[in-house]
Amino acid sequence: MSASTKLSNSTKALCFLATNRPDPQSSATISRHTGINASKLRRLLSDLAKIDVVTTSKGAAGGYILARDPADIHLQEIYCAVEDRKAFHLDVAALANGETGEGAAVNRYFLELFAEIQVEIEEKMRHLTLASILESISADAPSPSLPGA
Amino acid sequence: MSASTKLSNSTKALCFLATNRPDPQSSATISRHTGINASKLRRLLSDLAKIDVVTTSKGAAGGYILARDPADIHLQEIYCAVEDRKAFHLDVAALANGETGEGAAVNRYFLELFAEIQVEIEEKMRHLTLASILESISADAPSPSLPGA
DNA sequence: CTATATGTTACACAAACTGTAACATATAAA
DNA sequence: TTTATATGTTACAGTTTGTGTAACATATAG
Repeated sequence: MSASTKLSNSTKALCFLATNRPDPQSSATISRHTGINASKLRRLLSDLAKIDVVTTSKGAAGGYILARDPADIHLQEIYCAVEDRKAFHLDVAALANGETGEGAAVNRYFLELFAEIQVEIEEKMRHLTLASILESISADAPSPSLPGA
Repeated sequence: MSASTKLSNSTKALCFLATNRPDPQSSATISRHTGINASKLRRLLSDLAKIDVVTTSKGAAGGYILARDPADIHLQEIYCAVEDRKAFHLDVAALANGETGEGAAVNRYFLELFAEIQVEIEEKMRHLTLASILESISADAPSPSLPGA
């Protein structure tokens, strides 16, 4: 699926913006530091600007700035902003056309089940903030000042 | 994703076998009643035979028989038998190659998160039996003896 | 031996994703 | 006003992935 890379790429960009707040960072700069294609970054960050996770400014010395405190940004809103089709949208609906009675009932059953799962996933993500992610990754990252490198 | 159709198709076939137990049903017959391609059915049911959800017999008058009581067949084992790659396997691992320290840490973070979600989904499916599904779909299906048709 | 079933492989067609480029638009600064 | 540089959006070729179907080898009951 593609929700994964969009979500992780967005998170990588937002981590970089959190680290360099409040200096605006251009998509080219973020690309240089994360390895993510600049054009792709602009598409992701443009979506995140619409829900006020980042602010953007054009022109020279412009770029992207994290708009809120990392503790007030949670994964669920990033996920919803960046990904139109849900991760578990699962094309059961497409099959629900000319099916016999029992087949259609099974389709409905799974449609409902997957919707439940979808809700649970988003609920889980709603409790994960950018701040908590930053804490997690700085805790276990193989960074400088650690023995063994 | 493809896990959805494989799972729902398998369920449709198993529901049909449950209804007609213990008479063996050929892939052609199941195909006629479910609309699922016979060759695709054979591939699914062949996987389900390996974990003893169905028994198979070749030759004339052969076919597939549900091997266990529907109450002893749960969705999780169907799901795992039929789908090799996990629904939330999400290609973060593929990205974990030549990444800078922080990017790799974010990858690990999501890898762990998605693994957790995967476990929760399977746990949920472990409590759903074929019997409970049959009950659900017969309850809300627009079938005979219901008012309004 | 024959008819008929499963089990497995292969393949053409369609759909989706990826990575990248290109260009229109906006804006700060000279 | 002009210029340099940024975002926002669209397009597109290349690759991967999924789908639907056919074909054939294998096994088995009669």
